[in-house]
Amino acid sequence: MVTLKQLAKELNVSISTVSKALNNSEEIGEDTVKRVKELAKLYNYTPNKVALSLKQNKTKTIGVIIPDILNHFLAKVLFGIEREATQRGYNIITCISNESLEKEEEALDLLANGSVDGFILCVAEESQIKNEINHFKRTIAKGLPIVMFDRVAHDVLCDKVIVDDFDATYKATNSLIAEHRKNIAFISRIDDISVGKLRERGYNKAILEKAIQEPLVLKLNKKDDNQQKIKSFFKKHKNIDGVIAADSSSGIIAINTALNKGLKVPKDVSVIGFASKSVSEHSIPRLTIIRQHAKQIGANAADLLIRRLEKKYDEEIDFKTKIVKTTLVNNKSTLKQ
Amino acid sequence: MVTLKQLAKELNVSISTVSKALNNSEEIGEDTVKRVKELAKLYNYTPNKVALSLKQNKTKTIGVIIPDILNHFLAKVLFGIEREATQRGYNIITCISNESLEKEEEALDLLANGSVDGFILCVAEESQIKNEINHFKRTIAKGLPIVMFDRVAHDVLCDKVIVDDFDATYKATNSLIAEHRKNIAFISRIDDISVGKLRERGYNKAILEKAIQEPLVLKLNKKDDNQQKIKSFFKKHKNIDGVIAADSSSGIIAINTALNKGLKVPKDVSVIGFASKSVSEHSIPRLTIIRQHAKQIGANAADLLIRRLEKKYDEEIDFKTKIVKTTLVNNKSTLKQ
DNA sequence: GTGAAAGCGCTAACAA
DNA sequence: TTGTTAGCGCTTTCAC
Repeated sequence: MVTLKQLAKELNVSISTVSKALNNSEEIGEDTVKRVKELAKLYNYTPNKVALSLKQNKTKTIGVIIPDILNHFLAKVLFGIEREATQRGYNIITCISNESLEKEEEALDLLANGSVDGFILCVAEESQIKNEINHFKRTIAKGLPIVMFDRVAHDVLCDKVIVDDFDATYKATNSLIAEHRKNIAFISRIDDISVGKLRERGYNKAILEKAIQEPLVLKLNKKDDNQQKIKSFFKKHKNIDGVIAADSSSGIIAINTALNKGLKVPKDVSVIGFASKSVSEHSIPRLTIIRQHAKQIGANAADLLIRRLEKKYDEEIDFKTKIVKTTLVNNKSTLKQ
Repeated sequence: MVTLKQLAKELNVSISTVSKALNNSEEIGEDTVKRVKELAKLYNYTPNKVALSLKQNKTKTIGVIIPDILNHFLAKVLFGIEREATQRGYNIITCISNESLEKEEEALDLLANGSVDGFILCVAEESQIKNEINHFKRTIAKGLPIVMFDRVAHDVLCDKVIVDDFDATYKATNSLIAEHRKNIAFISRIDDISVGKLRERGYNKAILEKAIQEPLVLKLNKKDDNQQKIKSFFKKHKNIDGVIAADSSSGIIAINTALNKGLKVPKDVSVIGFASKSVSEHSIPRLTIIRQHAKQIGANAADLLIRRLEKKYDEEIDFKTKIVKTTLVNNKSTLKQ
């Protein structure tokens, strides 16, 4: 890499002259500016990012800590974060916590050494279960702002971007009740994290309020053979005529299982799941989905963080919680279309 | 963040003493070392990463440029890269090229300003179509090594990690021929990128060598309604009894379409697709898959890059191409199990 | 055993 | 208009 020093030497001027010329300072003479810029272009000069970061005490880099990048929703949020950040001149350093508290702490501590200006993260499952928030507080105390999305720690004061999980399943369940479904089941592979709980509560509320049935819930484990579990569930509860799935695979598997048992979808069973458009194609008929607008969640999170980073007055204490509403997209696995 | 300066001041010693003490230099007296370390611990001192990078002229950071993070395979590779990099003390800065040549160039140029020590990337679709490789050469000329994976530019001299795409479909097709399938179709949504072409060639070779049919290929566009296209394809070619799918969704959709038309899988039609275990569950019976070992590809790429970065002699010119072999995992969508 | 000083690449206050 | 200098946080050589 070419440095200012080398340019200065070659042009027989001082380093600061070169620096000012390249930064369009008014101080420098017209033709000096021209000479400098020409040589800089010739040598493809770009300012050294590391030196700039050291000097200005900010890196224009955001640390992103994701629990699981193979989760389609989280990957999509990451996509949204990356796009917004890039557009606003920020890079992102990605760490994967693998749902582990320890890795989450490590990532936070590691990047808090000057590598990033702030964090965007989704709380790891283990951290949620153990309700551990000290590492977040510690990081914020160091002066590094955090924005949490999707799974958040309510007891940490910071900006947040969340989904209306409770409302989403409440409405989805009601929409099945409106189809006169009388045995609506709730299937979840994420019952131990905050959003999974909220989704279950939304379902429960709708059932207890309006339906003539008791709540009927199947909780899956990540290590389980989900196809098998869902099949047994259908076998045990022969009268299921509606399914709300809290995660992206369960909905698809539920449809395929129902079809496999000779049921018609949506005539005999309606299914709604949290999933993306691309996954919804994995069943015929297509799964009716609750869209979470993952990209927008990511973009919002990045926006909140960058705005906080670029605020002149860092005394701001009022933290924002932004709710990105889900949309029910009626495909062919439900009657109402 | 606490700095050496502050520690030095508080201890009434010089900055260099503190630095040496913390780095276990033999020069410093025992109890000075002790005092320094205690205070450092108390204040939770960590060396400023940016200052270190500037001083040592290396960042311990890898730039990763991915065409599409919503692609499950690519996300999994990223996972593998992240894990290996983290274990070896490197961070990763992720950029998404969105299959665009321009964004790929931007990312490369942007991070070549001292932000990273080298790159791991998968060539964008547009770059492959236009066969543009100058930006890669330019980057390497700047002294930043590149490791390419999956989709690579053969005319660029650098380390590469690839999949045995040709062999994979050749063998998969042969495995269907061995099941006495007589009308094996090839479905691809990725026919414009290098790996898509290789996969088609492997299929063609097997068909032309051993089968009694002509090659039968369906090429899908990303914007198409894939369910519809595949349905029409099955309608037009009623005698299809085998399918090789070059991408992860097409295989699932093919099975579901066949079932929907009343065909039995695998009795009437066998299906094999490039997909991951989790996606294979999206059909009943489960899709027989060609596993690409994405995580391992990522880990290998990171290993190659880090080894090159840490070689004392940077004169090394012999570049390695590592082939990670696919595995055919027989699930229930084929006869042979 | 400890400290002063230089230098990584850059910006900016101040001097000329 | 241009140059000198200090300093961001750190390591390391060389003096003391």
